[in-house]
Amino acid sequence: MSERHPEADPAATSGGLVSGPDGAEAERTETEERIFEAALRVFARKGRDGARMQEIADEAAINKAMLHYYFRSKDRLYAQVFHYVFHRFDRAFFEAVERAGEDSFAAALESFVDHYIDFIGHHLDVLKLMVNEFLDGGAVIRHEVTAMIATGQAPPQRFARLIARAVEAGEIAPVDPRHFLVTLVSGCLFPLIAFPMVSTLIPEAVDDYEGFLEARKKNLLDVLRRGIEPRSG
Amino acid sequence: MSERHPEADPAATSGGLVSGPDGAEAERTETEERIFEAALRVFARKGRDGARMQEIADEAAINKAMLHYYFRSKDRLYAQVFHYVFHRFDRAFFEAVERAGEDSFAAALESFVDHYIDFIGHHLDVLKLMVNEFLDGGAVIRHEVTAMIATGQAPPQRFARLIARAVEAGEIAPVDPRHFLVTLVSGCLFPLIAFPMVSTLIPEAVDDYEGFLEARKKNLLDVLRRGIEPRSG
DNA sequence: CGGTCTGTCAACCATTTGGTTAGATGCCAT
DNA sequence: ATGGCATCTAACCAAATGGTTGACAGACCG
Repeated sequence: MSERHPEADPAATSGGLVSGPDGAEAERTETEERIFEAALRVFARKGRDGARMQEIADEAAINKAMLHYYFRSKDRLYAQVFHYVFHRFDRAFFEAVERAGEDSFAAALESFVDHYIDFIGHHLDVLKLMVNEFLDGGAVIRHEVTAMIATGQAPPQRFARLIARAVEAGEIAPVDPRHFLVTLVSGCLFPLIAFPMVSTLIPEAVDDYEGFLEARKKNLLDVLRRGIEPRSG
Repeated sequence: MSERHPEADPAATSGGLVSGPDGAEAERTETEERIFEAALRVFARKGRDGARMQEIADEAAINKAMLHYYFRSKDRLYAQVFHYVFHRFDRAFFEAVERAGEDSFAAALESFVDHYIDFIGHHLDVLKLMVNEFLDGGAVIRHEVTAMIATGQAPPQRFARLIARAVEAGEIAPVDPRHFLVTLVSGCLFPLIAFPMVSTLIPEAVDDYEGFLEARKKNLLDVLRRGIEPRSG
């Protein structure tokens, strides 16, 4: 059961992108699909400006003209890919929180860490593209986030409220909900981004990626759970 | 005392790069210096391939030919900048650990978080360029790290041993030193990278960046210190 | 069978990009 | 002054890059 870190074989970190024909969007050609996934991969590692159309075409094993046939321009292609990624990123968080609607906060926390690390750990390109956008100033992100918050359903805010309630109920120590959330998410995501560095400290992670993910979950949970236990003194 | 997040004014996140004429390297022209810092800024946000020589020249407010006059090619310029950044990144960690040579582990931890967040928080470009390299696969990083580890002085390993000793001494709960270190560093660095996202959750961070850094230190330390307190029962 | 519509491709085009060069400018020792 | 040297610049060049086009192949339909 020891799978290597995805960097080894390509295409492994984009994950199944478009679920079946759920009628929402016009069905995509297989070619269109291939382009989209290849674009995600290349944009994720090279960034918007660093990515080359030819490289995307090569990665998708199709003619470069097809990129423009289906997506008109590099900007439009990037926009579509990023928009998709943002919502995937958002949804991952949302679902992790939803399933975390457990009875105790401790259980919710455990469920969140489990689902979040699982999803992002297997869709690394989604995270990478997101981070790429951070590095470039995140103008697009702020735009998308603003739109998201406007819906009143912004998952991070919801989770922060969940934490706040646990504090009020005395279920956990009085932490700042927003900062605790930031620390939590940091502990989930950063090790995945910084894998090239982390793996020099934890070499086994390269040959047993799944094991690494599980170890991260366990160790992060151990520290955080203890870190917010209410004081009975 | 409320300074805005560095994204606002340029040049603020590279920090003073080359310290005075300490004789180590041949002294640099003021122009050379300007190029170097501009290159760091542009590479940090656009990545190796995304960066344009013209953009670097513009940022440094000098003629593009000067880039080649002083650094021959884009590759060489990038190599020099990255090499510098890597060691700066490494040194920041090292110094944070050194100063953390306190009596108690708790004090050491506090000192580390304080210095590390301070330094990286004010040299964001160093971190950003590093992360850019992560996203692209980190081949260069692995190379540098291997060289670093060969010296036997690799700071991360040293800090991991420090943690291990604290565990053995019963000073802290029995955590996995390497994973605790990863969680610690994640909590320090990720919020700085993901600032565009974090600041939608913590809007004050934009107008009071220094305050944000202090809040991060405090909240991270609170959770981690409690998280590793030894159990007395 | 002829027409046409979609998908595909090789070749092509205009612009951008990394990199070069010939010559200016200023400084400093002779 | 003047010759030499480092620094700097505008103009230039070849290659790479985003994007286009015209032709071709096959499915579908009358």
